[in-house]
Amino acid sequence: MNNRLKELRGTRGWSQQTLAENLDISRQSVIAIETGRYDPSLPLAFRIAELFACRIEDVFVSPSAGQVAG
Amino acid sequence: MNNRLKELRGTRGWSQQTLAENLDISRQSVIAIETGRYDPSLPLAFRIAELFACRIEDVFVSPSAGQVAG
DNA sequence: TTTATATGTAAAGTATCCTTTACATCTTGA
DNA sequence: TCAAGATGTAAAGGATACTTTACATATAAA
Repeated sequence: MNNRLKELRGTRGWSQQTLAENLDISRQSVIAIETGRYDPSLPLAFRIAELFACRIEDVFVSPSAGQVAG
Repeated sequence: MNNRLKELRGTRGWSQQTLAENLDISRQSVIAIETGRYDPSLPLAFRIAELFACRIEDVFVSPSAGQVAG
């Protein structure tokens, strides 16, 4: 699932380490999510959205989003 | 994490089995999520929100939602 | 009573998420 | 050159999500 985590982190000028501390997760988890190795759990997705004061749908993009028939 | 899955399912008049088939998961997963035994993965949370044509935040309620200081 | 539908618990196994540790590369600056 | 910060890969282990199967209870209908 695509996401804008790296972009959002950039707007704050945060390193991966700083973001990890703000989310109370490891730096490896930040890397894994940013590089698309895996998706966060739902509770973590909520913490991420809350941290950046936006909706989950504004951070993560469902594979089926925006699809049209055909 | 609290959720309104059972309530939303009720508005459609669907059994757990029918919901499971619509989400392409097992009935046990539906039960586990409805009864709060565990949270869905983020991709499944997206599928649930899409099925009911609403936002993830309209189905699942973050533990920290609506909290005020004190 | 028997049958069918709906809901729930339990347990065992697989898949995914997340952590810790270690190591590699690149950039910046003393 | 050397040190430090930022980003990335890899691997092993623990935690959580999800599946399958089996069994229990309740309700409704023949």
